[in-house]
Amino acid sequence: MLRIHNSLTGQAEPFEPLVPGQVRMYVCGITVYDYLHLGHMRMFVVFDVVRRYLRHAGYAVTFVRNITDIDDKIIRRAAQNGEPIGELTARYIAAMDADAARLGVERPDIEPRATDYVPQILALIARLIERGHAYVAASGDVLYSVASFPAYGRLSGKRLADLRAGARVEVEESKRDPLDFVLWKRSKPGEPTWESPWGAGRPGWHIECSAMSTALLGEYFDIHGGGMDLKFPHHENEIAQSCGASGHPFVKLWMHNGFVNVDDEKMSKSLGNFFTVRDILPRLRHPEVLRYFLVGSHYRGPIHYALLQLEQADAALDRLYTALRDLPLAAPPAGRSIYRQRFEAAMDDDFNTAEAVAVLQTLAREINTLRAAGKLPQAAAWAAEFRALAGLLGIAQLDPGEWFRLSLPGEGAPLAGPSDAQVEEKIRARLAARKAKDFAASDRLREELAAQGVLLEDQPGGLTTWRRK
RNA sequence: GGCGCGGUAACAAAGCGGUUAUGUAGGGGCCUGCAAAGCCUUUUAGGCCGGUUCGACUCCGGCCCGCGCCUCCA
Repeated sequence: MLRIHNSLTGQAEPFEPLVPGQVRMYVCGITVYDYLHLGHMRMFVVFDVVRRYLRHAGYAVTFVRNITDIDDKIIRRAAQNGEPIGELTARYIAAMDADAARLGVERPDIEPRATDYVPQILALIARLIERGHAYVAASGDVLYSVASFPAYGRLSGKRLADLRAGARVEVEESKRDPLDFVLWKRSKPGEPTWESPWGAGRPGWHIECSAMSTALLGEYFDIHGGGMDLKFPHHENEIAQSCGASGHPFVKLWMHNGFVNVDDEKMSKSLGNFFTVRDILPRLRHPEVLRYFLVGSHYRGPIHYALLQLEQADAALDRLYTALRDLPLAAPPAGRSIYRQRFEAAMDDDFNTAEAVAVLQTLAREINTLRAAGKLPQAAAWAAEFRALAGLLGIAQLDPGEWFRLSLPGEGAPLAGPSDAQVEEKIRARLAARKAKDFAASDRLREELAAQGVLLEDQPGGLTTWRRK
């Protein structure tokens, strides 16, 4: 039985979809004005795993992740670049897709863009005004009246009085309440605008997610996710908007992933301590290393980014691929094997991927032990099981031979080592030397390759395998 | 100040009221021509102080420390 921690109740709850057999989930994506940083990628990977596992559990999953393609930061960046907004967002959407693909993140079923949903946004705002949850301020902006929604603050555990007391928001004269937020923004000259009953303007940030999720998944759906930093105010505001408009609940289960920290601080743009995926990938043997690092800890806790962590992820993956190496294709063991049961038990416990990875490591040892005992068919069967389970996390999906031929880049540029063919040739020469019991020559060849980052491993059958370090 | 999260061994990171987490790193052994890999084994744990209990890293209370949100942010 799958249990998921619900941010709304603060507890793990048995997962039961609203419509049996179907899961509708919406995840807040990113604002496209720059490259993905590690924090974004964590969110992508976390919900990619959630989606994969729900599908594995037998649900038909509809996964929506939006793209915010209009907001202040985009407008500002486009102006800085002297670039049309559409070009800027198209560029970063393409970059986002490419980065996500390299990490093995599957495309969402639907990737709505805010600018494509302006009619729905306008309809939603009209409804909110009609129901007394929104008003047109003197400034011309349309604002949400927080006081009209008594449940405001429930998700984030905040009380209105506390929020008002600590309000650092500049109190605009036109706001009835300092906590009221913008639904429709009166546009300034030169900014992108859409016509509306309240004058030319553009959507506020929060309203787009209410409009898009409702349009695509209905007024009440199963899972809504995003980074922990969206809990307040973004998700709180979404609830106020959607429930205010519909008069009934909006989302059954809220999921929030933890931050990526650097030196114990949240990775963020304002602190300047962020690393983009494009900064990191060139330092890795393969993007999978980053994915392994991300699934190596529980999604709700913080994760500490450091190069040392990536090196450890690389070593751990190396071990997994070593277990998988040179085994014939085989069918997995019949039924729910003990490892499958342990893996699923871990995942059923609020997606405990750290535990699930530990199960895979233990399974790798089982495979190694069977192989050493000469029980290749059994080892191959477990390897097949391993692949299936690891696929749910999106790790260890390469051909092992391919993995071992990849080199670990140094600082910046990849090592310029010998080609595969050159390695093979030296191995042949060494093999001849070994046959002639000329171990001095044999060892010399091995050392030459070692100096070039190639490690040789003499297998029992007289075969020599190699790997780049 | 309000709300919330966390402090586990050399580095990461989980579960669990009593039994080996797991990976990396270190020691020893087996295997190997020697290695590597693998397997076996092993050293370093649970912020501090109390309480509950036959027994607590694991439950309860207090304290200390760190972090996050309360403002755009995955």
